[in-house]
Amino acid sequence: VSADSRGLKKPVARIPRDRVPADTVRLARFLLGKVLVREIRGSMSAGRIVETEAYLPNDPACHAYRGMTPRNRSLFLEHGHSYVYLCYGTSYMLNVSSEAAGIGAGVLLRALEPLHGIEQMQRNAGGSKPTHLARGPGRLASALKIDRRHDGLDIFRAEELWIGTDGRKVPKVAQSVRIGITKAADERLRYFIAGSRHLSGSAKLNTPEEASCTPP
DNA sequence: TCGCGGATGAACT
DNA sequence: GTTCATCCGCGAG
Repeated sequence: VSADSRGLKKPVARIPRDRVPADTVRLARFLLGKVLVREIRGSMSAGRIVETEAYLPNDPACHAYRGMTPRNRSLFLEHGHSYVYLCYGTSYMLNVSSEAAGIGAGVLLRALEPLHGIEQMQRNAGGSKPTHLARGPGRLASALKIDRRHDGLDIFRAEELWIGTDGRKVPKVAQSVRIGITKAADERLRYFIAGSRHLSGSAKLNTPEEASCTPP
C-alpha cells in the first residue's frame, strides 16, 4: 500500500510493472476499474477508470499510424507511459502507451467515476454533477488539471499523476465501437464497465443489447 | 434526449 | 491550408 493513498476511503496501491500488460487490447481492459490519482501540492483527487479505447499498432485511427513525430513520440515509449495532446484546441486527451518500446500504440482514458477530491474537480471543470464531471476524455483531463506537462510520464510510477489499484474487481466489461473518430470507425475497440453511470457516449452505445458483453 | 454548428489552437502536409 | 480521439449551447421532438 502506497503512502500516497492517504485520504482515500480505500487505499490505492502501486501496480508492479510486471503485472501491466504490454498489449493494447489487454491493457485497455486491464485499466478498467483501476484508479487514476492526481496530486497537486499535497491535495489528492482520484477516480475509477470506467471507459477506455484501444488504438492499435498499424491502426489508421492511431496517432502513431504515420510514424513518429514530435507530438506522438510518447506513444512509442515502453507500455505504461502517458501521451497527452490537445484536441480541437480545447480539450486535452490522456492516453497510456501500450506496447513494447518502439511500437506506437495507446489506450485513451475516456471516463472516470469520481472517488475523491470531488469538490476540487468541480472547481477545475466548472462544477457539475459527479456523473458528468469526468465523462468524456476532455472533461476527464479538465477535472484533474491534466495538460501537456503530463506527457511522457511513467504513469504507474509518477507522483503527480499515476494509476493504482484499490483491489476492486470489475463485474462485467462491455465493448462498442469507438467514439468521435473518422478512420477505422467500425472497430469495436471501446471498453467500459457495464452499467456504470459515469460513461460517455450515447445511451444507445451503452445498452447491453448494442454493446457485446465479455468476461473481464 | 438527440442532433447540429461553432469555438479553438497546435501539429502536420 | 487542413486536420482533429471534444465540448457546449441551442432548438426540435
